[in-house]
Formats: sequence, C-alpha cells, structure tokens
Amino acid sequence: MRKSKSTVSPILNRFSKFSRVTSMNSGVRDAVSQGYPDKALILFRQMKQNGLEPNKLTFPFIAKACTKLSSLKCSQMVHTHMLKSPYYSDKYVQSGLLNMYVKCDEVENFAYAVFDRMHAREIAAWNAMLMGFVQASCFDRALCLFNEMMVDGVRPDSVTVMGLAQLASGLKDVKLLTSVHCLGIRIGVEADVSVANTWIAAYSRCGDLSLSEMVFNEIDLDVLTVVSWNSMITGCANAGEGFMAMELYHNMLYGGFRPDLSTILNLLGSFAKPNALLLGKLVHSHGVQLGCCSDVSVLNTLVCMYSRCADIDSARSLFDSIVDRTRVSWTVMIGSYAEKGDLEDAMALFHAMEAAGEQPDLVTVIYLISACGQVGALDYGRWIDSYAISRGLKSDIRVSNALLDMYSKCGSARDAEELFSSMNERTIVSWTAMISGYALNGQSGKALDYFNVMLMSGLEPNHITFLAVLQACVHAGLMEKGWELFHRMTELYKLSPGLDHHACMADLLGRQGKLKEALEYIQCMPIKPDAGIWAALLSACKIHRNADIGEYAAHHLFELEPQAAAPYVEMANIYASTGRWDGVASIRTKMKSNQVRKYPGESTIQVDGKSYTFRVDDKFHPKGCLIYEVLSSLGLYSKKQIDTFRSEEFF
DNA sequence: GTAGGGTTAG
Repeated sequence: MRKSKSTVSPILNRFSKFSRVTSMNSGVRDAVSQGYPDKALILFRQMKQNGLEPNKLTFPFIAKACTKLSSLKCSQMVHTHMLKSPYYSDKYVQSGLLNMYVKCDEVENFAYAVFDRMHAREIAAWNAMLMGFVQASCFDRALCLFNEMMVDGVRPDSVTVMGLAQLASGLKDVKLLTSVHCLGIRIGVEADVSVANTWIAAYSRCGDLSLSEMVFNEIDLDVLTVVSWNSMITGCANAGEGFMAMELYHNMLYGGFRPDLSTILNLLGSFAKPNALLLGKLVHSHGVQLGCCSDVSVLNTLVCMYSRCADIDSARSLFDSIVDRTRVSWTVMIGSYAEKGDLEDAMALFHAMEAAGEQPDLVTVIYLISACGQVGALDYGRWIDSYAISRGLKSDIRVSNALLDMYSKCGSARDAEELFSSMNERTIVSWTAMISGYALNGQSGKALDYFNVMLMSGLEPNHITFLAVLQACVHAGLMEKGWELFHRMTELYKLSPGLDHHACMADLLGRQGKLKEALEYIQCMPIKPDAGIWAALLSACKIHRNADIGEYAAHHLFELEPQAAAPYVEMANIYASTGRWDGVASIRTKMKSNQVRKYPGESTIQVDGKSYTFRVDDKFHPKGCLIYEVLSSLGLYSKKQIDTFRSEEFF
C-alpha cells in the first residue's frame, strides 16, 4: 500500500532540512578556516533565503567569520539574526558574539553590553573581554575585570596570562609584567610557546630587552616557532638594535626556519635609520625572494625604510609602483616629505590622496602639522587645524598636541594659548609644548610659570619637559634656576640627562662668561660631547672674546664636522675681535685646504601660502625698499644703509 | 564539528 504523500512529506522534509543545515555548516566552517570569511557570510545569507534555520553550531562559525572581517555592519547584521534564534542564550553563541564585537574595536559599548548580560561566563568570555579592554587601551578597566574574575573564582589560564602580559606592556610596567610572569609559572603555562612569545614582546615593549632575551633563550628548541624569532627580532628593532636583529635573523636562517612576512616587516623596521641602507636593501631582496614584497604592508614599510635612510627617491618610486595603495601607503609617503621639512611635496601628495578617494586620518594630519611647525608655515598650519576640525580629528589629544607644538614653533603664542585653554584634557605633552614654545620665543618667565602650574596639577615632567625649562633658563641667563632644575631632574625625578640637557648647562655657564667652568663641565660629562655642545662653547667664546678656549672648541668641531662652515667663521671672528690677524689668516688657509665654502644664511617666511626667502642684505625682493623702510622705523636698520641700497639702484 | 591566544608598517 502506498503511503499518502501528505503523511511522509513533513518528516522527510525535516530530515532533509536538517542535513542541508549540517552541510551548510560545514561549508561555512571550511570557508572560515580557509581564510574566506566573506564566502562564509554569503553561505549564511543563502541559508536564510532557502528558509533554512541556522542552528547552535552555525552561529559560532559565522561569528568567527565576522571577527576576521572586523566589520561592525556585518557583526550587527549577524547579531540581529542571533536575537531571533532560540540558541541566542547558548554560551558558545554568546562567546562568539562577544568576540565579534571585540574584533570590531567596539569594546566599551557593544562587547561589554554582551558580556554584562551573560548568565554563565566561561573563562573564554572573561579572556575575550580582558583582551578587548587591553587592545582598546582601557587598562584600568582590564585590571578591574581581572579582579572581578578572581572574585568570581575563575581560574586564569594561559590566554589570561597573555592578556595580562599585554596589559603590563601597554602600561610599560615592568614590575607588573614580572608578577604576571610569576603567575604564569605558578599556574604552569610557562612551557606554552605562545605565552613565552607574548612575554618576549611584552618585555621589549617595557624597554627591557635583556629579559626578552632570557625568555627567548629558555624556550625549548622543539617548540621554538617562527613567531618566537619574529618577536625577538621586533624587540631588537624597537630598541634600535639593528645589528642584533640581523644576527638573530642569521641564526634563524641557520636554524632552518623559513622567514615569513612578519619577519621581513620587523627586520625592515630595524633599518629605518640613516646609515642602514645597505642592510635594508639586503632584507628587501630577501623579501622579494620569499615573495613577501607584493604585500602592501611590506611595501609600505619599505617606503618608510628608504625614506628614513635618506633615499627619498627610491621611496617615491616604490610608492608610485604600489597598485593598491592604502591609507597607510599615502601617509608613509606624506610623512617622508614632512619629516624632511618638504611641506610643498607633502601638501601636494595630501591633495592627491584626497583626489584618489582615500581618507586621511589622524596620523596623516599629524605629519602635516609637524611639517608646518618645522618650516614655520602658520597659514597652512591654521588651514590644517580647521581641516582636522571638519574631519572630527581634533578631538584626539595627539592632534591637539601636534597643533600646540606647531603654533609654538611658528611663534604664535596666541593660537597656542587659545587652543590650550580650550582643551578639556591635557597631557604632559600638551604642557611641554607650551613650555618649550615660550622658551623658544624668549618668554622664559611664562615658560617657568607654566612649568610650576603643571607641577601643581600633579603631572610628572619628563626629560623633554626639563629640556624646555632648561632652554628657558639659558635664554634668560638664569644660572641658579638652571642648576636647581637640573638637580631636581636627576635627583628627584631620577631622569638621566641626555646630550641636549648637558648642552644647556654648558651653554648656561658659557654665556655667563664662565668659560673655564663650561669647558671643565664638558670634559667631565658622562657622555661624549657632540658638535652642538662644542658649538655652544665656541659661540660663548665669541661673546666673551676668549681665543684660547675658542681654539680648543673649534679644534673639536673641525674634527667632528670638517665640512661645516660655521665654526671656521666663528673662530675667524674671535681672532679678529682679539686682534689676532695671523689667526684669521690661518683659518682662511684651513678653509681653503679643507675645501669649505660658506653659503650665506637664509630665512624663509610664508605669507598667504607663498614662501619668501631672504639673505643678509637681500636686495632682490620687489618690495625691498618698503621692507627696509619698516626695518629702519623699528630701529633695526640705519637710514644710511638704505641710502646705500638706493644709490645702487636696486629698487 | 563548537570559544579565548602569540609577531604585524605610518
């Protein structure tokens, strides 16, 4: 007897639907594991269109696809589907959802909302939330979360330890990191190579490369991975230890490891400095051999490497060769021009970037701002300020700080003050920008006032802040105040003075006429004095007409920078002012034999976006006559000099 | 068959 179709159909139908969902699930899973998250989402959509209900296994896979895409839009779409599903409260579904939002950088609102509503929190959920806070730099909240986790009696595992290590390195707190390290040993996860790799990276980020090395050397050879090598190489790169990075790379190849994209990327980072071009080129060629150089992030790093190695032409032609330029590609190239003070090329590329439909972000803007500060382009600087406002970038403190610095360097204290008082958050960088702005523009009293107010607000000065106040003292000739600050820096704040700080102190002594003391100070410095310090002493000798100490300083300068013209000129002036004409003649001979040429000094100013360059006694500007009239009315130029120019018929 | 994780340019 034939069964009627109507009784058998629903069962068959349900069975076939079940098997179709199962096969769709494996399709989704495979797509995700093979690195095609977008394909997984297409399958998911097809499922819905065919009336197939995703089950409890579908959602974790789909969530994983969303984490790989880091797209908030996709995540929210999936979230809506999940809400309608009977499996919404499943712990794995919830964990997947949480992780999805963490990866979209939606930690504080979306991810925490999911976490907060979870009934049963597994260790994975805690870890995901912890990582999320750490990656979003919400370190306080991460610490609170860890405490809560302990109170809840959840036992930390290896992933927790990794999250805590990243937390400690984010805070640059090596003490905290050591206690995380101890926790790792106590719970027995120190043999886990992933944990060790995190420690290597974390110690180097805290500035303790020797501890990174210790962890690296303790890893069992059987479990050592490429990531371990990469972490160690990155550590060296960040510490500026290019030679050590290269040595590690050599050992890595010797040990039979195949470098990957990340190896090349990090290695290039260690050669992004002058005099490292040869090694950079070597690694570039390795990258080509390994097939890494079609990757846009490697290309971007290469552009950066070439420009930092002062080979801007190679950087530009490499940039031009990139087919799929990203925002970072543009920014790196704009930054290359900006760092060498080439504002015009930087701006041109910035407009090209916008024309190409790429959105500049805060890093792009910060580069442009700093270029304006370097060349004193107040007009452009103001324009970028308003551009930053229109793009909502000025709310970021880093942008505001860059603007403060730019206004100070352009000598516009009013713009700087206005901005400073409008900021609702001020970091040590903001204060330091203000202080050094006043120091630079000769308003030493105001610089010191700001310094005191800053101290009262509870902020701790760093070595750059101290440099700024010391410069203020130099400009005002405040010898005692300078020494007091210098001692406060070394004794109270335990900051070791760098070359610049020592230069200030030597300058302070020299300008006061204490040339012998200045010389003694330089000779007893714990670090080798550079050309800047000797130049400061030489110019002090010029003020106080001391040819003997001047000769000594000049001698060092001729050794350090034989091609620089300034020391020869300074020394010749000192001889002339003390009537030692034989000395003047000997300097002339020395300049000739060393083939040193003195180019006249230049000064550039921008008005209405146009650059004007002037030299001493410049007669080429069309409005020169007017300029000299104004100068004479200010008492900066004598009437007689203007008449001389007139008679020469230059105007 | 299901989670959370290690290196990553400006």
